[in-house]
Amino acid sequence: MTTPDPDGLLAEQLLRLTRRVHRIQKRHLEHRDLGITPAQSRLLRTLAHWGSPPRMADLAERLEVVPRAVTTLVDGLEASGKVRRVPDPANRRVIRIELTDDGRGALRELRAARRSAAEEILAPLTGDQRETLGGLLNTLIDGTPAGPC
Amino acid sequence: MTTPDPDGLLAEQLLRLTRRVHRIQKRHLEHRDLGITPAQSRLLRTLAHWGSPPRMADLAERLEVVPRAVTTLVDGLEASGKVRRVPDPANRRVIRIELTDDGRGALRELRAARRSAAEEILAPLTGDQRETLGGLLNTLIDGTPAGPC
DNA sequence: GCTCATTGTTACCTATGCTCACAATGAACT
DNA sequence: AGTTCATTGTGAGCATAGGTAACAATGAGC
Repeated sequence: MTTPDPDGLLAEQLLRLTRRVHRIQKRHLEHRDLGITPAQSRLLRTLAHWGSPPRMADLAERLEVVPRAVTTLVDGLEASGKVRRVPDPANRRVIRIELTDDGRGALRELRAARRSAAEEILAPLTGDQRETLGGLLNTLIDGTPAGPC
Repeated sequence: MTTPDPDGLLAEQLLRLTRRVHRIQKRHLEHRDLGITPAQSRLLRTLAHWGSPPRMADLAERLEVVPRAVTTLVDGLEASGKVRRVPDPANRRVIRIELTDDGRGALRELRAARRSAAEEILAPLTGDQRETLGGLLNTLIDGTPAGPC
């Protein structure tokens, strides 16, 4: 079946689905009552998969936002003791972001929250379909076969 | 290839892609310089595919937002003359939203903007892949085979 | 009549991200 | 040395998108 503007429709569906993903993710996070917003959660997960503590600028690039946006996120996470700002002795302009023990504990909860949220979102799809979808999304994001997690 | 948390990864990819879709859509809209935000654009397109002028509540349901959010969108569109609030004589609580001629003109531009944005986003996919993706997204959104446009 | 549901809106609040300007620092080149 | 330029993070302020809670006007059921 062909629609008059299939690509535009696809973008529409993508945006619509996105709103739902946001809502569901937000709800699952709030349910766990960690005091962590979705964007903070993403930063924490990104942090967890880093080797040594990254710079603010590294995080900004990885998260695809401007550095100023990272400042706000780290502010919130630092206030709740999930991360620590550590000055870099080698270059006094840079600040490295470290996970605290508290942050590592929160990450376990976050993973569970994300898993249940993903389950709710992806419920209508079979395993094969999920795999196909993952492949297509990867192609859209870039050419790599694996993401940040 | 199997990752330790494939579903969580999928949600991650979806959110990441979403940010990109938003950015691209916003840029294409700004480029056309219509003074219309992405959310307003969505409301206009929804409006265009309605039979008779819908109520605010109808729009809220269709857009999957609370009625209060529609008020703001309509405020903006009415201020720029793209839609008109028309009281319903049969029920004086309801307000019906009509497209103006100006709004209809804007819609043509919007369609072009959306098409070019979609083309940019979907460039890495072949026609078949787009079709597959559309099917999967539809399944995720609900069971219907066709969307709002 | 009285009560209750519907409808839109006023008045906030939150989350996310942006730009612009700036201060501190480091690097490069006279 | 000094001067200039790039990097790095952040303060200030804005825009978008959405949400809650309270409310006034209206309609519907009794």
